[in-house]
Amino acid sequence: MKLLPELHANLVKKAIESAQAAGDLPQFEIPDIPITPAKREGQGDYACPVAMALAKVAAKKPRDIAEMIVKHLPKADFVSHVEFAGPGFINFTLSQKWLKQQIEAIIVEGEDYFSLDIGAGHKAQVEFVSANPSGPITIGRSRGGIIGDTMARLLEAAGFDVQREYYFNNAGMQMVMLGKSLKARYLQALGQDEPLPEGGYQGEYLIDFANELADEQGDALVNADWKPFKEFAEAKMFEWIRDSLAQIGITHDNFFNEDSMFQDGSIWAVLEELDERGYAYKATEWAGASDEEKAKAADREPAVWFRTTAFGDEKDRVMVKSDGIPTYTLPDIAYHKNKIERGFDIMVNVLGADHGQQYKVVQMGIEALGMDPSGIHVIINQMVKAVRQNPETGELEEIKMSTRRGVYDTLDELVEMTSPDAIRYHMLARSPSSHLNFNVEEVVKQSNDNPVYYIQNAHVRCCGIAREAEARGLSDEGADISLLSDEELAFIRKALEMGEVIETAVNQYEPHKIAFYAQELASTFHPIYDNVRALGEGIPEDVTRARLRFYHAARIIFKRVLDLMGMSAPERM
RNA sequence: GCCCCCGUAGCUCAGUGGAUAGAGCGCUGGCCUCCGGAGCCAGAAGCACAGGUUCGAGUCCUGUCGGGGGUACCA
Repeated sequence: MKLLPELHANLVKKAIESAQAAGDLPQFEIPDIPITPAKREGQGDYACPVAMALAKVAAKKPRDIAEMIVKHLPKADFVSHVEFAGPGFINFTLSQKWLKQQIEAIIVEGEDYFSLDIGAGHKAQVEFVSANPSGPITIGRSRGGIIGDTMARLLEAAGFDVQREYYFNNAGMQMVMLGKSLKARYLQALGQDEPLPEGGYQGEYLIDFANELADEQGDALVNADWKPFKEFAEAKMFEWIRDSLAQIGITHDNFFNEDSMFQDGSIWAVLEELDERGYAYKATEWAGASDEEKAKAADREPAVWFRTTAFGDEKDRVMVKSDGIPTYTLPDIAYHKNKIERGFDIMVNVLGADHGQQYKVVQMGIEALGMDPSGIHVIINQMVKAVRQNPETGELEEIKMSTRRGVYDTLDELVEMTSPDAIRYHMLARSPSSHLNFNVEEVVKQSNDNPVYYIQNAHVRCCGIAREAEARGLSDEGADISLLSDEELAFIRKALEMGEVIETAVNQYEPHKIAFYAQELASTFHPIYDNVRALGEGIPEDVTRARLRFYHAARIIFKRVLDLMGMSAPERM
């Protein structure tokens, strides 16, 4: 579909050029022309405030500038009326005839009508979730998953060729600990009095794994070290994680293992290159360390440092520890180098706030390698706090998250209590930068009255009408769309904003915008459903036919917006 | 201490520097013999504080206060 703000902006641009050529406006450089959907009745459909911004360079009053622009505005089939108003706004009204034509176009093209070509020929990658396989997916991780998956859907709608990737590390100390923890549980399952290692994983899921392992293997592994346990736990955990995510419609195209970069040596190649470029050095403490820091580091073996201070960091960072094992910094840089080399134009990285600072070091690393980091975009989502209402005080209180034995801590438990659609919507309907209070009870208890079903019900209603029409042997073929009223067209107008919403969400990496748009779209629809009956006594057949056509288009529109959010579009509720 | 995020209605949250700051929940009052009422209509209620930039600030800058996260030779 065409983006209406862009089309309007082009008209304004031509009008200014034409006014300048005619001497109605002085010469000046034409700035970017902002076009916004009108905010209220009587202000047309789209507004342009550019005249106010031009007042200075044109040395004229905003209203006079607006008048000149309107005077020189070229004709366009989608605009029926233009006026200047207020302090200097130019208000455009969409043509009714054109709007009605869009109904046919939507039905002919289907959901593809709402696709853009801004990403055509470009590859995009979204990396999200990326949890190491040491425990089940938590509510907090789900947020990043939903944001990432929705971002991917929006990029696809914008025309990008999208890959969803999951980056994981199964080689670190955490995984060793997981193996050791499972071994302890395994020995316990066999009746031995074996304590968990210090700092081990206390999650009850390891008890289940251990029982399973004991059933399968008997006591064959009593003398094994942590490795087979780690491998068993890892395989089980990944299966679990993938199942959990699949429940809410999240899948990945590629799982990228950090370890593969150790095996192919690319990590060491990056280190060498950083060294050649003068960004690495070996020392016991960083180059600008204070005396205090130096004293602390006195008895350490040297480590390899990354000179991030060259890029404005407050201190240099360790890349390779004194024991020869890299910290996460080096693999992260190597990973992003790898991404760039795979030829993505856009790489979106969804991170939780607890990892949020790390991307800066990665960016410095990419720059240090002489590569262009501008294709990398980070969405940092703030933490999720599961809350519920205290029955005594009425206050919202936090439900403590614990991977050990929290009540509401895993995605699985949440799915059990609510529904995938409810989880997706509520997680999505917040700006990523906003701290999320996820009120479990609200999503559960009030589910009959929440926006999730409000939006889906719009689709259900369209389906209901179609079903009823079919039962009565009525069809919308050959409908005379001109019989529709302003009310229906107001909805179509709102539906046409979907392209702008997708564009903005993609350009600004803010997938939550689609969730709010969907709610607005539904609230434009439901009053019409109430007022504009398609079927019923006293409604002329040609009017019925036209209205059926309208609801047909509306059904496609809601299907599309629900798809974009990864939600189901039920036909009945 | 320093860095990042947040502070908008009773609650949960929207709000690309533009016209009269929006929605959901909750609350109050109306509307159903209707294509499924999981709906519609109406009402009360708000930009943490202080400066600054701008023709115009919830939005940008500085500071203060409050909340969250980070600040490891953990990931």
